[in-house]
Amino acid sequence: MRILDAAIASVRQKGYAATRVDEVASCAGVTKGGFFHHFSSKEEMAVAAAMRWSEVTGQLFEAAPYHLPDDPLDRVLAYIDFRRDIIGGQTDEFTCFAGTLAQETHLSAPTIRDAARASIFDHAQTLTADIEAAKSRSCPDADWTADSLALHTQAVLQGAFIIAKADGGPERARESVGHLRRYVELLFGRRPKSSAN
Amino acid sequence: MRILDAAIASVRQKGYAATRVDEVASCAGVTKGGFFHHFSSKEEMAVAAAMRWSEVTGQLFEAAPYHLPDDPLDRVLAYIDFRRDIIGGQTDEFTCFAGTLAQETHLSAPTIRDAARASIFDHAQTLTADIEAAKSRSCPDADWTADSLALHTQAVLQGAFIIAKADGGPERARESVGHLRRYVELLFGRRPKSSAN
DNA sequence: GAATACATACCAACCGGTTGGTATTTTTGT
DNA sequence: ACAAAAATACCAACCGGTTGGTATGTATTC
Repeated sequence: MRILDAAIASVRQKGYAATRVDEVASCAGVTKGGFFHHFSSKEEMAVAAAMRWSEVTGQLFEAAPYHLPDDPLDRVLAYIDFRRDIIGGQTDEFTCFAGTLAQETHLSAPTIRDAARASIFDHAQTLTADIEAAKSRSCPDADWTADSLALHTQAVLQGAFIIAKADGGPERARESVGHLRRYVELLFGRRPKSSAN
Repeated sequence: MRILDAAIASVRQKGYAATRVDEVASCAGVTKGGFFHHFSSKEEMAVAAAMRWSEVTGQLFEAAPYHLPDDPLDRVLAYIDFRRDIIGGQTDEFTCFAGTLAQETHLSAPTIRDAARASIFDHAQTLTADIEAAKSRSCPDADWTADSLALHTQAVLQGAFIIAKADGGPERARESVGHLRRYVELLFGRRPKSSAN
């Protein structure tokens, strides 16, 4: 849906409150009247956009090459490398639509927040199986859960995005993801490879 | 300044774009006319608020007890514990004004973004000396810089705040800060103490 | 023929900012 | 020491552009 893609692009650039339905509509090649034929309110659009975001990113990550390694820990590390590698270019090309949405609507629009929450948490969930497998192999008695580590990866990414936005560029954000990689390596007792940070 | 405190509170709750100068003014006990006597625009208010935020948080952290330990690594760990302990209650009571501001204004208002950037990066900077000291003691040849680890702590915190906002509560955010603590312990070869996560 | 997918035209509320004025405090001239 | 002058801190009312949303009409598709 072109309207949702335009909405996602606008929110990533300017945030939810600052995106104008007029502009979303015209970017999608529709007038405002046409927009309100598809969505009864801006809020409904945001919820739909969050679901579309889940769908689009879901396909992107499903098709990504980080699933190839045989070892589950290697897959987790490959995921982190993949996330680090796609941080680049303009800020609005790599930051997370759902995180941005959650930040602005957490108090004012619970339906939007819930949709954003689902997008983030469901994506984190896709990592837990591999983390759990790696954990039961290398450190079954560790005092942390696969679930919490999976969500932590998302927290680091969301934080890195804010650093990138504040800094005006992706370099420092990538450094943070590098620290996340080293953390996972250390957690599972793998010798960190040297990679300047 | 009452106006800046009201502005900070409003931005933390609703974000920058959604805060109305009318409301900021009346929360500060002033009319809109009075507001524009002190600030020539909403943007100027945001920049001033970011500087006040730096000042207020600067004093808070300077007076905090995490500086007491003699060992620099203990101070860094105490800092992380301190940050984790103050994550609680309502979301807008513990989240970062500067991070919220940066997210919304990174493209549209460079002056605001720069002020937010300074607030975050300068605060990170207060950690580098201790991290550097701990590093040159335990792992002088490690392939990461004190500076990047300091900024990483802020990235994790900013990310934890987004998780808290999306989740509607601080528990999962605290878990992430727990992972950050474990990372620092592992980095410096200190045996992690068991603390369920 | 009726549901879909739009467009045009419009509106009421809102919002950042302005204007012109008043009360109060501070500075200055003598 | 004290009044004139100037700067400060505010307010009530207003302005014009913007914004989310509506009402109504029309071409296309099934």
